[in-house]
Amino acid sequence: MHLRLRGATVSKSTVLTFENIKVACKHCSLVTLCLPMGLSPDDVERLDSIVKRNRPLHRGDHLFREGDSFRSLYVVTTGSVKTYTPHEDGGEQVLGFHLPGEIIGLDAIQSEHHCCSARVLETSAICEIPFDRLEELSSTIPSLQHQMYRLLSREIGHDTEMLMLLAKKNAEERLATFLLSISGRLKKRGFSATDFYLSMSRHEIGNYLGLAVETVSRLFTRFQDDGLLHVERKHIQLIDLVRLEAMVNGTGNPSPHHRHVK
Amino acid sequence: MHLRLRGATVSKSTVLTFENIKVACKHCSLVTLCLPMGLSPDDVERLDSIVKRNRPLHRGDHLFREGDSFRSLYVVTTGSVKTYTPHEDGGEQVLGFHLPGEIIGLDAIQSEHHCCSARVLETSAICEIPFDRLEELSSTIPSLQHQMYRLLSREIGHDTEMLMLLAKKNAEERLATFLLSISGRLKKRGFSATDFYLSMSRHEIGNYLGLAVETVSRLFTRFQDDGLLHVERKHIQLIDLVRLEAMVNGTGNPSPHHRHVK
DNA sequence: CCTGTTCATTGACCGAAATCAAGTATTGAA
DNA sequence: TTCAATACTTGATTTCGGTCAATGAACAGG
Repeated sequence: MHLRLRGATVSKSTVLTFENIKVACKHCSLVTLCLPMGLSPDDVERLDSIVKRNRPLHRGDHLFREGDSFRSLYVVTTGSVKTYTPHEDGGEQVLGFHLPGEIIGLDAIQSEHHCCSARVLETSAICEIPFDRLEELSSTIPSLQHQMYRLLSREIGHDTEMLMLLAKKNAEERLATFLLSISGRLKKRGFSATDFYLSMSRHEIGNYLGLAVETVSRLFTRFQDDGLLHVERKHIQLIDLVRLEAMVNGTGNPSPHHRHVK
Repeated sequence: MHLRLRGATVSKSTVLTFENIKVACKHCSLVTLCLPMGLSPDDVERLDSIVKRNRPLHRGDHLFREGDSFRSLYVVTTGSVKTYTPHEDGGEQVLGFHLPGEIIGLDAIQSEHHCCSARVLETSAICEIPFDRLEELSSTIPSLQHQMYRLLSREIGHDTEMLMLLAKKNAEERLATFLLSISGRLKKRGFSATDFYLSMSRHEIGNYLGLAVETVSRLFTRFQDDGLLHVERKHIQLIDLVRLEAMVNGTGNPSPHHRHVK
């Protein structure tokens, strides 16, 4: 199963609806990625009892919008979600893309209301965890409290990495970093690290990476010409992971393709 | 008292050493900025009992270095601290500047070791809070746990703002944002919002904002020529807060100074 | 099935900020 | 104090990536 659910895959996703979605945390394949990590079976049971499993959302649906009052954290089970802050002028800043096992809403704890919007990029199943219940529970389960601190801290770590990407990396380093990030996260979830569909548009990728759409498009073309990957619309096949890794770290000379027409 | 302690101010700072530094949290002027916010007097007492108040650090001293094992969070009491990740090639990425009342080390909770270095920019007093003690305490004081979640979440919010600065703002918007951020934070702490000394170098500002030193220098000159502020080395006097605010939001046309030589 | 709309690609051109290069001012150590 | 090292400023030049423009490809809604 890939990022994008379509064709034959859609019928598979319908298996997730309602009746069948009542899969307890203890049976969830994301158990090591989501909150329960390191909890006793009994504690997982208690956590499980406060988790709501709503019916699947479809492309374009909102989990919440900027300004909505904050009630719950959300965990992606299948599918993918983008978070972004809409601007008054119609533009937006994409803050992140969220894959299965990733938690959404941690930034809203401080202010009691959401400071970004979250919309699903494809048909997705999402767990909802009411935060007040979680907070209560975490004060009676020390290991859950610890896990929460780690989770919040990890989020800060991610932001820091993103910050370094935007402050120091050039366009090709940014896209390489992005692709390897997706690749690595999919791999951790048991999907292929080298063959996947992107559920977000070029525009959203560019917005997220601080680049223009055209730049992203050109880079995909160049990466393909350089034999780093194969790209056909949203279908990506990574070919040379080693050189992509080298790019991420700034090493690996910046591709001779500049002097292409000259 | 300003960001930079020197001359007459240094003798003032020596008052802070050792004997006199034993100021309990409840008497600390930062009580509303640091952890204790919303705690009962009794709970503040208990928090106070685990806080270590070490003797002042001096310019260039490290609170911790990348890779050090994580034991404590730190709160700046007076002075200022910069956090940064050193690169193998000798370069670095400045992650933040920390003023009195601000907490350092939240990013390290996840991994048990620090993933950035922290060095003081001027003579500074720092509170140290052993994290394991804090964690224990927070599971017995629900409002402290809540405060911790809010604190971590707020840090994510800050990172998000920084992320938007780097992804979308141009050089002059970045510097204006930076100056107003410092200004606002100083004001909240009872200092002048319009007259202060920067404790960091132009190089560090540029690094933090994703700009070259030369660009920062030119912008200071241009801002002064435009009557936005007065600058003399590290001494900054903000003159036109309104226009600076306008700049931050991208409004306020991008200064006619571009066509300066042409 | 068509058709308007959004999405992606490609080319030409431009401009903001980086880089390169001096020169000046500060600072700190002997 | 002197001198070297560092920090800051300013100017000249280059360049990466943005903007504008046009075309083609895919998709949703009738």
